[in-house]
Amino acid sequence: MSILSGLNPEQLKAVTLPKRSALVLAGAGSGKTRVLTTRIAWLIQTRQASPLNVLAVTFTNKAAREMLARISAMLPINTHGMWVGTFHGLCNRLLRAHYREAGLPQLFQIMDSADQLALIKRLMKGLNVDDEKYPAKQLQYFINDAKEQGLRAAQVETLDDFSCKLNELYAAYDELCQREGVVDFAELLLRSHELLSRSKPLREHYRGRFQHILVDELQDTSRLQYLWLKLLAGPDNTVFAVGDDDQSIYAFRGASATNMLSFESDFGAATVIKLEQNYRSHANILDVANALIRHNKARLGKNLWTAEGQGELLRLYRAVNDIEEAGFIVEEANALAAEGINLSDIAVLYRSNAQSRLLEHALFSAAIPYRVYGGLRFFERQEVKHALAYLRLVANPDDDGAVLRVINFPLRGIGSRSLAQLQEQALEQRCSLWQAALRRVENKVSGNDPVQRKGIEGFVALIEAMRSTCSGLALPEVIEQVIEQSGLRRHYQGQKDGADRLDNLGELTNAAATFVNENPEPSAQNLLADFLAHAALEAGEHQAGEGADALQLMTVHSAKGLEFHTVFISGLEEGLFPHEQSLVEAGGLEEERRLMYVALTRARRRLYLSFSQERMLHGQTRYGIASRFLGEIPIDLIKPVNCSLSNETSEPLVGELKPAHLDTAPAAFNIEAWSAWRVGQNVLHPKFGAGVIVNAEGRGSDARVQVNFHKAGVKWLALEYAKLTAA
DNA sequence: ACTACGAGACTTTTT
DNA sequence: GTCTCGTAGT
Repeated sequence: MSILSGLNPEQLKAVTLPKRSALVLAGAGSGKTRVLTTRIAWLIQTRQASPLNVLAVTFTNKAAREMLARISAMLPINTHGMWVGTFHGLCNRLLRAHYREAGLPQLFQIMDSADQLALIKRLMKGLNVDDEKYPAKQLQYFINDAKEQGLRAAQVETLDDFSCKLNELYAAYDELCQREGVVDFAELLLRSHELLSRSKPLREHYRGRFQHILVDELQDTSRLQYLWLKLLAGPDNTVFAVGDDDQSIYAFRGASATNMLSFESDFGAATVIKLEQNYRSHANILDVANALIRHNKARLGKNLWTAEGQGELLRLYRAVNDIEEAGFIVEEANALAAEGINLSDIAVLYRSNAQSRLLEHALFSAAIPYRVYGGLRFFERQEVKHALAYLRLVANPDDDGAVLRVINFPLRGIGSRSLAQLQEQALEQRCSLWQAALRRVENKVSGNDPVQRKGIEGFVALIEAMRSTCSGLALPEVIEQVIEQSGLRRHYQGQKDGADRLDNLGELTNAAATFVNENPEPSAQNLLADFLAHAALEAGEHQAGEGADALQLMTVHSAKGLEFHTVFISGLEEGLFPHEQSLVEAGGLEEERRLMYVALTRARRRLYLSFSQERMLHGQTRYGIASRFLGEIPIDLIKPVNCSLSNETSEPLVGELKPAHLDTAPAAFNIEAWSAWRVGQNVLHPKFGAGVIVNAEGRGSDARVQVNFHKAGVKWLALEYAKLTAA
């Protein structure tokens, strides 16, 4: 049976496109992964390429694994030599192979975001930077943003004193990373981009090899990733990219959907193929999604359709408060389960994680099994991070971040004082903390308290003992040794909530054993570094109760790429979804709408939309207004469960938000208004001038609105007194 | 050196 | 409401 059978004409055309760069605009549920993997299989099967000539980039490890699995299912080939992975994973591979040319130590370590933030805080403390004026988070954002643009500190344009200072710190940060032999996520990409652009032989070697480059989720690529692709492709190789501009929901972390717009000209793509047939949902669901996304201006334009039936209407529920909303969802989920729908085929989606608590509570009380996605991942747990820090020290003791994490954990009497002394010494002698500690122990210098010296001496002796015991041991044994010798096991045995943590440490050993099995080749020394890289790059989907039949709880972001029989979209209120923060950002509202589009297109058969008039948020009760997105949905595709579609009855809203380009939309539906003022509305104030309403709460004489004034900033105003006029 | 308590934050997230 | 972080107290 041919690998091409069962493809629709557009899919077939995309899969069998001649050797030329191409862009495939693939809507939700249109079989984009299938097209991508079949294309690879087809290239290999028809001998246009060997597996070695193919490079495929995805966004998540999960997607990469799935792609490899599908290729192996189609072709009897060894996928081991193929380069299929995330941008970060592939760059890591490249840098490990050419660490010297890249100017990195052989065992360079990868920091995750938390490690990076800790390093930044440490850097700022060392330089005596006022963290009130320059928050560490902001510097982290600045650095990552610059790197995602492909810019080193020397290339960043600074317009004011503030960004000038940040940029100075960026330079100092890079220097510190280099000294410690650590690399952040964006650095992996930037470094390998620099490597390839600097070294002509390397560039030519890889260009000669990767004649077919395939890219998944192009709409989520950053500027730097795009440049990386361009550099690797050169003038002769083909790039086959798949993406959906309507599902671009990661602009906030540097993704730019404009890469989709410039792709055709930059890569000389002759063809753009649209995949618009959806194999997932019934027509009503797609019609709603199409109607909603039409309200966005910045689009390439595409309309999903299905050969399946019309299906049922979407159900809208108006709750009195958030507790009642959760109650409704629980009831309906129970009823669906009674009808024989698997709980794991039902998802409750929400905009922000904070909303899960109440739902969890309701589900727990009703004894419905559920699983929450997101949250702490396996390799991010503190006990695992501690063990990994010891491992990092076995690989490279100059890693200051690792030293600081475990120098006094488990407690060994090294307090802030002795630590400060050590840091000062390291700064003076321009060496790592480890070097400073070694010198201190060797020379027995400085007349500090003997107890403190003993602490540091103890630590140095411990790490040295570990390094010598571990040399020659297999990786899982190394981890066992580290957990034992460090005293982590003893420490957690003595804690009352330590059992779970001990389990996780055991799981870490298992993970290492699995890793060794899957990567049989390299030498023992590199295996440790490879495992640490694996731990940093793959935060780990490791979660308990994987296979159990449980209701799925997650944010809309984490639902991307998934599908369910039934989907609940909860908390459809102004300020929550669309989120209030998004309203003040350029393009924010359109991104929120794409997010809503993603949420809608997750459902195969049934879709519930719910909102609540009252909600506890940040410990305060807020009075919400139905999301504007509900007003962008055709009225005849919705069946209200308990509220009226009040087009006929309600008074026209004062200053109702309705952008001019919406005139063509089908009869939009009005929710009864709670306030004459709506979030997102432009207003004028006699004293503060022009602004936009970003939040509203209370009713009648208690009604207040929060307004972001262009000049005067954000203010809360009581509607009874403030003389606001619509603008 | 360690622990406890209070202030402030708090969208989304993969790598 | 709940978590993290920093400082003051033991």
